[in-house]
Amino acid sequence: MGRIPRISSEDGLTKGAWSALEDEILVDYVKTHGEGKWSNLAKQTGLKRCGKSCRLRWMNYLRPGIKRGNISGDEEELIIRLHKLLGNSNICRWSLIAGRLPGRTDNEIKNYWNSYIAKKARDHQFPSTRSVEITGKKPDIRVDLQGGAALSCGVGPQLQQGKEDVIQLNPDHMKNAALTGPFSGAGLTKPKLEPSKSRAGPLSSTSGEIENTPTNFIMDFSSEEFFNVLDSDFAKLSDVNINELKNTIEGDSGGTLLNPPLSQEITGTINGGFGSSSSTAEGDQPNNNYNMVSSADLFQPLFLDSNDGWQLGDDIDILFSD
DNA sequence: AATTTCGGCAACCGCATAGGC
DNA sequence: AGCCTATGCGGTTGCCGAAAT
Repeated sequence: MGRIPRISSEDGLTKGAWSALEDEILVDYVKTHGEGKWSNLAKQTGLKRCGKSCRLRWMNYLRPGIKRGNISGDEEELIIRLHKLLGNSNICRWSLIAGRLPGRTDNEIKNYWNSYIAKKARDHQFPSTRSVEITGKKPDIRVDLQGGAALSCGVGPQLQQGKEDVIQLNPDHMKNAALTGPFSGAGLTKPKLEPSKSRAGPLSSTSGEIENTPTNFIMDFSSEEFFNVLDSDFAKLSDVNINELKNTIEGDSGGTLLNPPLSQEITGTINGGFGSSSSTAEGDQPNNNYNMVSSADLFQPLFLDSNDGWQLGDDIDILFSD
């Protein structure tokens, strides 16, 4: 298994599978000099490998404590849960997931996901999961709003609480909205990262099909788990003020999310429109069951236009002015 | 037995970011 | 402030062996 060893590249560096001798040289160097200075490694040892290749080999295979294969059921479950929380339609934070699995590398988890779990997801049907995807550039965070789970859903007559209606939130998409829109009182600040050119592209097709892709693989998770993530890796993903966001979700921030001002910075278009909001109706009042924030509250202010023709599974294209 | 197809996975590539100058 | 280099990360590629035909 693997690649043909010893492929010489144009610049004289070796590509392909690592030989035992190369591994030995690399291990000896790291033992002596420690990790880092990967480009110096090649110079000092005569190893015909680029620094990146050396680092990758060390991090993924030669580093002490690396586990190989036999991912347990517990580990798989954790991967799925973390992927659900840290992954999204365009990218997944494999390194963060790997950080929660001692001895596992991001590369291994990524391969495992693509080989096994994604296949399971493909083979599995999730007929009750319906996604509303917001097209945009680079996603950083995905928050699934599931009826009865972390947050309630109450957008329009078609989306009802208690159903698995999933909305994918994306701070990059909302970077303007966040300043004046529904999160304005929630401490969600403008993300530092600009949209990535390399990962540009819509999150969903415009075909109107509801995709159950591996990255849409939805499992139930409790509000407790949601807040566990807020307390941990989630915080690393953006400069969201976690405490304020939590307080807002929990209702401690009062009615800042209710009837927020309509953002004037967004040029929004909706294909299909949006159902009428019932954000201030009974049941949407703040309480300790995290039911205060309906998705209508979250998203209605993003849209400059709406109508009653919106249907589940419709694509919604939102154009933000940068 | 020979050929084709598929699955697994190591490694590469391109981009983003951090840090030094 | 701008450039350069090193490092880190995620997506993709492509080889090999196993399974299917």
